[in-house]
Amino acid sequence: MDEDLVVPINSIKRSYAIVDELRERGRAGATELADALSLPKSTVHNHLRTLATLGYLVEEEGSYRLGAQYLHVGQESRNTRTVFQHGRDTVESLAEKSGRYCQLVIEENGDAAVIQSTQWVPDEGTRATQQAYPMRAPLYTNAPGKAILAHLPPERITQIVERQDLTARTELTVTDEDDLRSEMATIRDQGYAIDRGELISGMVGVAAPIVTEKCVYGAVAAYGAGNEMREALDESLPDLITESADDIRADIVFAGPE
Amino acid sequence: MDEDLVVPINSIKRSYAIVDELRERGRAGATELADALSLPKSTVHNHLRTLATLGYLVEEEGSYRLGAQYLHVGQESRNTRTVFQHGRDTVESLAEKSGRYCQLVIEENGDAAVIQSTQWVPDEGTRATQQAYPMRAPLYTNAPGKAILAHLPPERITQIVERQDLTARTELTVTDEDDLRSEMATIRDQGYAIDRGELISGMVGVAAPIVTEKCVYGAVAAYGAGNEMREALDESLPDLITESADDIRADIVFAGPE
DNA sequence: CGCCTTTGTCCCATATTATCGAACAGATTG
DNA sequence: CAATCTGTTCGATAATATGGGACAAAGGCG
Repeated sequence: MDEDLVVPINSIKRSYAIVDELRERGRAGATELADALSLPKSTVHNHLRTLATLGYLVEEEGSYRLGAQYLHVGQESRNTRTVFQHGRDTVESLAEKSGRYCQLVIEENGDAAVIQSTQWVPDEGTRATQQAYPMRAPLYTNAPGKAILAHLPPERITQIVERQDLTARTELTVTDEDDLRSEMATIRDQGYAIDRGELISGMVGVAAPIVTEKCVYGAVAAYGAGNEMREALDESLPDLITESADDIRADIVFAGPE
Repeated sequence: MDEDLVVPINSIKRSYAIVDELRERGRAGATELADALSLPKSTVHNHLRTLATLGYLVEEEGSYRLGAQYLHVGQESRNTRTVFQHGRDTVESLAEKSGRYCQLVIEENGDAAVIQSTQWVPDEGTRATQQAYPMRAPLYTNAPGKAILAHLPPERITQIVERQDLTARTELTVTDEDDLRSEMATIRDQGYAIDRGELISGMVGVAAPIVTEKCVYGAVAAYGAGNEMREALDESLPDLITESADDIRADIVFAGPE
């Protein structure tokens, strides 16, 4: 049940703990981080200087900040993903057509990871929720995640469901395994998944999987504030999403399996 | 003169070397990486498993790939930058108005680092060069870099120029310090910098600095293929760029020093 | 103006720990 | 079915990250 939480190389784990801490604070010095992580100053200092030398951190006036290097590494790895190469433009135009905040999502280690998110901002209220929207969450907690999960091989589904214990994020999160499995059947049937605010209260969305005979490449999603989304769910929005997902799938298949 | 190339913590340097190698290959196994880096298999394997456990790498079928975590870390650190918060929309609309490939660039450790790049693609030819455009390069090798460099404090300018030895990237790269210094005077005078293909042959661009009384926040740039850019440089493009930069600066100043 | 705190940085002995070679198992290929 | 590939595991050794303490400098406060 309990995963191997033993990380082989400790310095690296420590290094990323510092990065995480630095990420929350935006900018910090060695002492501040050492206190927060209850580590010796000198150790933290060593790590900071190491990361700075490698170009991942920038130091300004004794204080340290995350550099652009992480962004560049991340963007480069994203750009090589086939689903992104074939889906990027489609997601962007989906955002324009639907007027919603749209995402391109992939599965990663049992989590749904957003690798593209559009900037379409209808109103200020949505903007706030949009910025708060997490870039990574368990598959079962959101529409694109459920859309992907529903089309994974059965053994992987059970594996993922078993490992995570279906803890609730909001009052609407699916916490019962039977409910989840029956919902996935529905998703496979109708071709799209719905999130009624199961990850973030009030954030309602629709998502369709990008799936070929071989595997699931990811999912396309459109999100919005609950009040204005509820009626959209009964109209053309689901069709729009599934069309976009189909376009991307067709584009991938046409380009060849590679 | 020679910088401290001694990296305190060796495992971390090694870890990022593996990440770099993995970045180039997109996907690779332990043996392949071990051969490329001339390291023992087991060491590389340890690093891979460590990074995978931390969520930065994903393993699929024994092979490893960079995960979306780097992207998320990078995006989050970017989103907290004031120049990005105030400049994001302006750069995007600049791309629409000008019809060019536009960038928002900051200085980082003597380099120009692109933290936003638009997706406006006039033609296929530009798309290719656009994708090849590096996200990080020495300040003196490109328009936004020179625009930033020109407005840094004098001591930092000499410090940066001294450290880098002005090696040529193309035939047009500025390699003489006096030339560079006189060009920077021109840039300060006319308010914008020009790149006639000094970093990538044929990639011509204009850039204007986002500068307040206190400091340089970065630069806005517009790039295009050489043939179609040369005439644009004599027309309204430079004005468009400087206006955008001024808009962003005004937005930052208005929001307060914070 | 000077004290006192707090910062970042440096040093070095010690023991933690990352390393690395070899061996194992599974898959793939000839 | 043998021969290579792969990824993985194990364990002893030596390398090395650690962390306590000391230093200088900057900042705050009386």
